[in-house]
Amino acid sequence: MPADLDHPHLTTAGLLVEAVDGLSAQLEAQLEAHRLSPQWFGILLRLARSPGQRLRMAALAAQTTLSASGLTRAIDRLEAAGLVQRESCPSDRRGAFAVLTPEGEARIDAALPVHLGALEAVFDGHYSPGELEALTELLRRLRDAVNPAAACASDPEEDDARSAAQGAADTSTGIPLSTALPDTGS
Amino acid sequence: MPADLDHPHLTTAGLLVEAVDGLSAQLEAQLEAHRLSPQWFGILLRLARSPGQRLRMAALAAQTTLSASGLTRAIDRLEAAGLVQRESCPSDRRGAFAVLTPEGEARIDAALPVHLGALEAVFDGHYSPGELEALTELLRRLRDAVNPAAACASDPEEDDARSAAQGAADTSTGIPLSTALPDTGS
DNA sequence: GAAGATTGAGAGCTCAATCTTG
DNA sequence: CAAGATTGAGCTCTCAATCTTC
Repeated sequence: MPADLDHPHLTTAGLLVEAVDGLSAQLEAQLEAHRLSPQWFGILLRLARSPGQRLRMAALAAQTTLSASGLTRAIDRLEAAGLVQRESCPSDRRGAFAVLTPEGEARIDAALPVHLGALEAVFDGHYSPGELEALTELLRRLRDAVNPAAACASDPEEDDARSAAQGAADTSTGIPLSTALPDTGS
Repeated sequence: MPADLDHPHLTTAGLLVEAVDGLSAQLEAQLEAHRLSPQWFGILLRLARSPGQRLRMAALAAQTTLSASGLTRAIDRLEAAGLVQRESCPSDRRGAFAVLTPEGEARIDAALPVHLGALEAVFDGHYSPGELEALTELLRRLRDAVNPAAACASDPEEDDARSAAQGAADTSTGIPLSTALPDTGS
């Protein structure tokens, strides 16, 4: 059998995955205190920073790496929890908005500092400013190479935890949506 | 609300996730030609490079970031497909081995070069040797910081695609298992 | 007829409970 | 009674089909 079982590229790819897994696990633990799953956190955060604190279902689906139906059900749960509300689009009656409720806003506002604190602890605690910058730059090149959908419409606006991978992404619009911010699995 | 919505750490974390997602999607597409899901690929590869081409269920579960029951069912499917076979452990009759069958070996041998080729295309195509080394080193530090379970018993032996994050890892033994090689979610 | 969103069916995963063996 | 592995219940995801609106 191929002796390539220890190929250095396998090592690099493995580290990439393990780093994301570990980081996601830590962030998830932090979020638990605020009774937010990584998925909920990701959705609420995206809504929070969108104009009118609202986003079309299709746009949100693309940004969360969820299928259209997957997002429908996720919003069902968030709506049942009172954190998000659906509103139909005036200009296109087919469309629907997911809108942050005041409760939803309160929850994300409370959780965000904790989340950022965890991120700072990891990044600032283990890298010099220069190293962090270098890592970001190297990752951006890799991302641009393998995930053009996330790259295309972007200025510096990515995000957060982890997610399920697929050819997903620009399911709907096929163009815009830069800000990815995928969820932290599970 | 916090203006931290554009904090640079969110960008770095987001790039990390998007890079993994994109890479996983590409690898998954390559594997499809060999009718192997990322999960199957990961399991077969680990078995292929283990002594006797076999691994205990618990060890395999830890390495794949799957729960014990999740792995039981995954092996059920692989066994049904004829790629893996169960064998009971002589020294501890509670234990079970998952053993690669000749068919399983043939499948992984056929798929591995393709997988490595895809990895080379991405890494060698977009980084200089020095950059790749730098990235690997930076990722290793991050992984060690956030995923000590994967780090602890390791020499250079990581791997591949993506996975589901949790506090998983050393579910069983609590110590060894270095080689992680998580799956590329689906 | 295509696009946006939802619903139904099927697959996979986790948690908790169970069975067997040390 | 702890450890290794499996089984049952429940949840969430995806794919395909459907409904409404452009």
